[in-house]
Amino acid sequence: MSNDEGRLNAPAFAKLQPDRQMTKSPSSLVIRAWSFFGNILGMKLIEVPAPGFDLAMTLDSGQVFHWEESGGGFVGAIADIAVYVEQRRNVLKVRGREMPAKSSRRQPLSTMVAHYFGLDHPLAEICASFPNDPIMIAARNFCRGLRIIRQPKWECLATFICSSMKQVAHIRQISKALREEFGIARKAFPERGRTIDNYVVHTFPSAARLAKSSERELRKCALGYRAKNLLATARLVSSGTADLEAWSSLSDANLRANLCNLPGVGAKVANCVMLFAYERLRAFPIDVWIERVLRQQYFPRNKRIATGQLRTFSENYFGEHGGYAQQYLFHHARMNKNAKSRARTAAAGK
DNA sequence: ATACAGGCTCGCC
DNA sequence: GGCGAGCCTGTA
Repeated sequence: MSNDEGRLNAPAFAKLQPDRQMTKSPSSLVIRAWSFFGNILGMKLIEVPAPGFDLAMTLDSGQVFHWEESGGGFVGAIADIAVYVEQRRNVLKVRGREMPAKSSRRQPLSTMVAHYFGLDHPLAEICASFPNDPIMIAARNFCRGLRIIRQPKWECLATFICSSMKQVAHIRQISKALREEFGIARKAFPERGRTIDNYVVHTFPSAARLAKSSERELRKCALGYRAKNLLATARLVSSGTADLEAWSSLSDANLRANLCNLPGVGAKVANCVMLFAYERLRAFPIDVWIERVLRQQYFPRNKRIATGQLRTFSENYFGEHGGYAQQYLFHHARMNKNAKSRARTAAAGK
């Protein structure tokens, strides 16, 4: 492994070797060099067609918390593969390592990327299934290209156990701390012009790894009272008592019930995991943002409506892709609020 | 500075 | 079986 990592320095060296055929653009020269040596090393530079996709918005919509902006793109991990991805119009440019040939999960990088980002979701059909009310229309127009991604189950579950009573910025910190403390370091291809050493991506630690840790260790990652829940759930998952993969075949109701039996998982977290890791596009997580939207926009005259009634309403009203509708409403509300608070700050500054 | 955050759990009615 | 308080900690 160390041998392999050492050889990753080769592409940097490649920049010193001019390619006679490439004279116009220095950056394309570098890309070709990256590509050439990358292929030798098992690192690929590929392009994935991605029409109807907005990478930046998707990664900033509060469904995934570990991608970091870098140059024109983002560095992160898809399962255990370190990846750099940037969007150029309708194409994703991706650098990442192919799975080892002996791996049983081996599949082309392009397939992995397309699957992870939900590029096969029929977005036009999904949006057409939303209710046609003004609030939903505004959210839909605002969130063009926002997709629900397919996250690894354990990673998603563990991250959302950590999310309770936390703002996005803090969830990111927790995710990063867990990865750096317990995950496996992987070198990632940087964007052009940076040295490779700047880019280490950490995989999300397995349930088995976290099960071996202690509540004290976990608390060092600023988990607070969530540490106990995360540890208990990690033990259930790693022991096989909770078989996350096998749960894929369960009905929505049974899957939700099983998830809610896990320590630290209530209806909100269960719905997030169903939506972001189990492809249950109907799951409708209700957090404080969505609850605010539902109350203010859909029930402005009924301030005393019970939370349970909101749940029943949202499950029926938003239809078969309610989870997508929820994500659009959520992101729209969050971005509006941020814009408003920025405007206030700017106005106050004058 | 000091509420308050993308909740869950438990104890109390 | 619904309701409220407590839990940890960083951010706005």
